[in-house]
This record gives sequence, C-alpha cells and structure tokens, in this order.
Amino acid sequence: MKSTIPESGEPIAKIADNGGPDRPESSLHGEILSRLRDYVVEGNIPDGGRVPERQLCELFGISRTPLREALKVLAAEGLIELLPNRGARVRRLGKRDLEELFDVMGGLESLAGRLACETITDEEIAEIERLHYEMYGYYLHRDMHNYFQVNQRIHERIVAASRNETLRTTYANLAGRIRRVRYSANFARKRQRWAEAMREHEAILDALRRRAGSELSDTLFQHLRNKRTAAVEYLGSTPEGLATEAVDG
Amino acid sequence: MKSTIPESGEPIAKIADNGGPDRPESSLHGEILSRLRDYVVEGNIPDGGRVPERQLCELFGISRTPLREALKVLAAEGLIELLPNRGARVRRLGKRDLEELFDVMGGLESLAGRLACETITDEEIAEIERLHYEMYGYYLHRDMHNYFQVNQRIHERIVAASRNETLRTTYANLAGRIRRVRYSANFARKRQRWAEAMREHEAILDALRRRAGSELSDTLFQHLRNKRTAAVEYLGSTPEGLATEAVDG
DNA sequence: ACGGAAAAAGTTGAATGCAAAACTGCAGCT
DNA sequence: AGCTGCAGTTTTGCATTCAACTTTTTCCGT
Repeated sequence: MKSTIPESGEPIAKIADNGGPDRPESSLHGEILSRLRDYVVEGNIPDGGRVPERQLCELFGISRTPLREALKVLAAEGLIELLPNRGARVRRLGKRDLEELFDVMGGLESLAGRLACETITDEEIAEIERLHYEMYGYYLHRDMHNYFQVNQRIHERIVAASRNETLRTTYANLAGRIRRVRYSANFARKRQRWAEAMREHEAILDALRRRAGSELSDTLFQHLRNKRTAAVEYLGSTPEGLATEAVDG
Repeated sequence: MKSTIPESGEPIAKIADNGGPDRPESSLHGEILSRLRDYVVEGNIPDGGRVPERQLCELFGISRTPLREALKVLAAEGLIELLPNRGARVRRLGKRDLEELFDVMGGLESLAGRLACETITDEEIAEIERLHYEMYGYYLHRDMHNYFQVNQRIHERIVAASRNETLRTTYANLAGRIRRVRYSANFARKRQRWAEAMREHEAILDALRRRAGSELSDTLFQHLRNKRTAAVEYLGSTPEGLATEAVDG
C-alpha cells in the first residue's frame, strides 16, 4: 500500500519555488532544496561563508546525498558557489553583481507589465491596489520591514499577472539572490529615495489601472533602474562594504 | 589566524554554460552536467521520453551519484522533469511553453540590445556585421542549418555585448530549452517568414550601427515576437504536433 | 480466455563507505 | 620570531549498498 501520495504525476523540481505560500513538497530532495534555499536567502550564513555540509545534515536530519544534490541546484541558481574539493560558499554579491541583477529584473518586470496589461482582470488590479495602500500605510508609519514585504508582493503580483510561468520562475530566482542581500544588509534607504519610490509606485498603479502597457513597461523599468542606483549607492557607502569589490578573483 | 584567504579556485557550477567554446570543467560533476545537458539538448532522447539513469551511467562511465546530481540541476534549469519515484523525463514543450519562452527571450534580448548600445565597441559591431553577411550567404543558398547556427551566434553576440553576465547566463538557459526543440523538430520555416527575418536582421544591424538603443530594443522584441508566431504556427501545423498539449497529466 | 490479485524483477531515493584532497597543529630550521 | 615541512584530522567527491516504490510477469478464479 502506498502511503498518502494521491497525485504522483506532478514534477517536483522547480527552480525557485520560494515566495509562494504553497509548499507541499513531496520528495525529500525537494523539501531539502526549499529549506536550504530559505536558510541561505534568510542570511543564516554570512556572505562568502562556508556552507557546512555536515552541520546542515544534522540540522535537517538527513544524510549528505540529498543535501549535496540541493547544493548543486543552489549553485546553478546562483545563490552559492562550488569550489572544487573545497566545498560550497555563499556567493558574494559585489556592486557589479547587484547592478546586473537589477537590470535583468528591470527588463523582466518591464516585460511583465506589458504582458499583464493585456490580460489582467479587474480583481487582480483591485488586489494590487489593496496592497499598494497597505504599503502606503507602512510608508507613513516608517515601517520599513513590512513596507519591503508588501512592496515585494506587489511586484510579484504584477509578474504573476503576466500569465507567464517561465517569466515568473526566472524572476523569482533573481529576486531570491537580491533578497538575500536585503536580509543581510537591511538596506536603509534614504528618506528621499523612499518618497520617490512611493511616487513611482503610484505611477505604476495608475498605468496598470489604465492598462497602458507601454507606459507601465517604461515606468517599471525606470523604477528598477532607480532601485538599482539606490542599492548600489548604499552598498558603496557602507564602511566594510558588504564585499564591495572583494574576492579579487 | 589566516588573514589572507587565498581565494584560489574558480567556481565550477554555472547554470547553462553551454554556448561558450570554453569547457575546462575540472570536477566530474561539472563535466557530467555539461555532457548530459548537451546530450539532452541535442535531442538524443525523444520528447517526453525517460532519461535512463543506468544506461547513462554506463555511457559516461560513472556511478549514479554524480549523474543524479546533474539530473537535479537540469530539472532546475527546466530541461527535464523529475517525477517522484518515477525518474526523469525530458520536458515536453507545448505551444504555451514556447510562447512563454519566446516572450521572455524577447524581453531579455530587448534589454540586451538597449544595454549593448551603451558600451559596444566598433570591433564588436564589425564582428556582428561579419556574421550577418555570413548568415545572408547561407540564406541565399537556402542552407538552413548553417543559417540557424550563425543566427544563434548573432543573438548571442548581442547579448554578450550587454556586458551583463547574469543576463547572458539567464538567456543561455532559456535558449537551450528552445534549441532542443529545434534539434528535434528541425523547424522548417516558411520561405516568406525567412525573408522577413532577414529584413528584420538588417534593421537590427542598422540600429546597432547607429547605437540606437531604444530602436534596437523595439526591433529585437518585435523580431522575437515574430519568431514566436512562426514557431507556434509551425508547431500547430505539425501532424503529430510534437506534443501540442500532450502529457495527459 | 479474460480480469485481477500476488509475486518477481527492475528503478528510484537516500544512507553509508571509502579513497583522495584540503585544512590544522606542531616541530624543526633559518 | 617567522617560515617550512610533515603527520593527524577533517572534509570532499564519488561508489556502493539498501529499503521502498513501480512496473511487469505469473498465476488463479471466473
């Protein structure tokens, strides 16, 4: 008799299935992959630090085989690096890496906005509106943590509204890498930039309401461009620099 | 205390390092990953077919452990699917998948074009020009195989000229999935579409010469949009449909 | 002969074992 | 003191092993 596996036909391995509230992983490998990804993204290991194979095995209560499989996948996703015979390290993101990530995410969000306008429903817009005002509340209260949380969800909603799973998945992967930096560095945005970002979000919502694809596309791209600038400036201004250049390599 | 971390080794695991002529894989895992990826991309396994673990172990002369690690990575890349307790299958791409892939690649190339215009050198443009005329020659001779080959290289060059490794890697991954379909299905483009594509490529080259970022961006996006239409039409017109929807699920 | 249960064979997923490489500590040397 | 060579320990990469699940074959009743 098979234990409770009613649906056996679903593929288990998805790249970056983080973000979603659904997490019914069926296989051990998938479970470990998710948990380890979260573990790394949430910054439990310092930037550039070793990923202790043996300890993690104990932490998760598994053997090395599934853990190492997960490591290989995370390396492919770009979260960690594998050094031959020297184990895994959390990938250090320098200034250039962040610039690249924000640019690519800008391109993807820009595309998502354009596609979303073609098929988004009133309900989806209403939901994004709701999130927008929730975020505005956090902005007024200077509650940065929740602001970021909701901000992220708004962007995810827009990407989801593009009705393009490939896009959503690709986006989620890149977002995870940046999220890790957020967790570790806890970006303290300047007040001015924050206000600016709120205004940009209003423009985004406005274009979305009118389903103005091209306009939304441009606005999103510019929004990400500004985020990039702010992030890189922040990184450049930190004393130790969170690996500003680091890693001579 | 070691204050000087030698930072010796190069990371070995990169997502989709296909495409490049460089292949100095140091570890067995990386080697296997590359070889297996090529094996799948080149269509040695039919669409939706099982990936025979044991046979591949013999083929590559290794044990199951490194092979299974590579499978997990390929699944994360989206080339294959892992069914719990039922092994790996080559991922079937339906009409919708292709549409999504072309859209995302369109977004990425569009971005790449914009970025490339900012920093591309005369030499790089000259090289793309050279490839363009080479491709034109194949077009005149109706040499589809070489045409595709060079066409692909042109697009890769543009993406490379964006100076964004993250973009290049992401693009290469998606391109690999489509390449697999090309290998299996050997797209027979209609003559008319082919001529149209040549004209589009001329417009691309023209915009690139003038370093007209926005224009190149639009042209590339539209070019990919048209490719998408052609590909999907072709897929829809095939008798057995190359898994139009398929996979009972 | 046919349908279905039961057993055999084959695969898969994960744990364990083992050789080789890398790190650590220490002694000896300059 | 600081550097270098070396033995011991730890970690890594891969092979092998084992239990559980799937698929196939066999066998029995109708």
